[in-house]
Amino acid sequence: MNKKLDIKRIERISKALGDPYRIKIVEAIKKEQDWTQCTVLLEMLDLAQSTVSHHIKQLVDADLLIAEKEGRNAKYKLNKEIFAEYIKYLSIFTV
Amino acid sequence: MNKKLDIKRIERISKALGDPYRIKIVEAIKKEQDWTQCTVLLEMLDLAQSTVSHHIKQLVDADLLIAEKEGRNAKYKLNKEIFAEYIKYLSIFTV
DNA sequence: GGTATGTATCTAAAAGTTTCGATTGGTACA
DNA sequence: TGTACCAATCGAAACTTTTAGATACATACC
Repeated sequence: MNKKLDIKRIERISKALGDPYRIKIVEAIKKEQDWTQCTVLLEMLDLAQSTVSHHIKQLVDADLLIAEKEGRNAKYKLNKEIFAEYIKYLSIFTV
Repeated sequence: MNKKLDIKRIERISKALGDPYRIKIVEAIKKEQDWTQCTVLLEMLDLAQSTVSHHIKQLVDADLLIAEKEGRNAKYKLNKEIFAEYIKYLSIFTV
C-alpha cells in the first residue's frame, strides 16, 4: 500500500476537487451512511444527467471515488485512502 | 483566526493546485529557506515571464502564496495556514 | 421477446484556462 | 534625466473543460 502520489496524480486530484459541483458530490457522499446511489446525486444537482455523469467520472478517474454497479444502478463511496494520501502530500507545505 | 473555508475558497485552492507548473512552484518555494525570489521561479520553469506571472497570481489569489515587493523584485513564501486549513477541510473525507 | 429504466458515451457549443508577445509601470542606477 | 531591469497586465490564439441533447447499452420487468 501507500503508493506515493506523483505530480500527475496530485494534479488530477486537485483538478477533480476544483469544481463546485464535484465538491458538493463528495460532501453528499460523505454524509451518506453507506454507498451513495447515483440517482441521489442526480436529484441533488440541478444539472443534466450526462453532466453529472461527467463530474462523477472526473472523481472516479482521480480515484477519489470508488464506483460499483448493482444491476442497472450505480453507487459510489469515497476512497478515504486517496484523500489521506493527498493530505499527506499537502502536509509538507505546512511545516 | 481560523476562518472556515467555504466551497468557493476550496474550489479556488484546488484549482490553483491543479496545474503541474503551479505544483512545481509551491514545491520550489517549500525547498527554499526563506522567501523565494520571482527570478528563481522564472529560471526554473521553461515558460514565458508573463505565463509564470499568471501562475503565481493564481496561487496568490488562492491565498496559498504570500507575495511581497522588495524594490523592483518580487518574492514569495507559502501561506502555511491556508494549506493547513485546506487539509483540515479535506480531513473530513478520511473518517 | 418488447418496453422501461438507469447510466455512460458521443457530439458540439459555450465558457474558461493557458500561453506568448507586446506593453506598461515602477524602481534602480549611471 | 535617461536607460536598464523586473514584474504585472493586456490582447489574442490555442487548448481544455463544462454543459446539454441525442444516442447507445445494459439490466429489469411485463
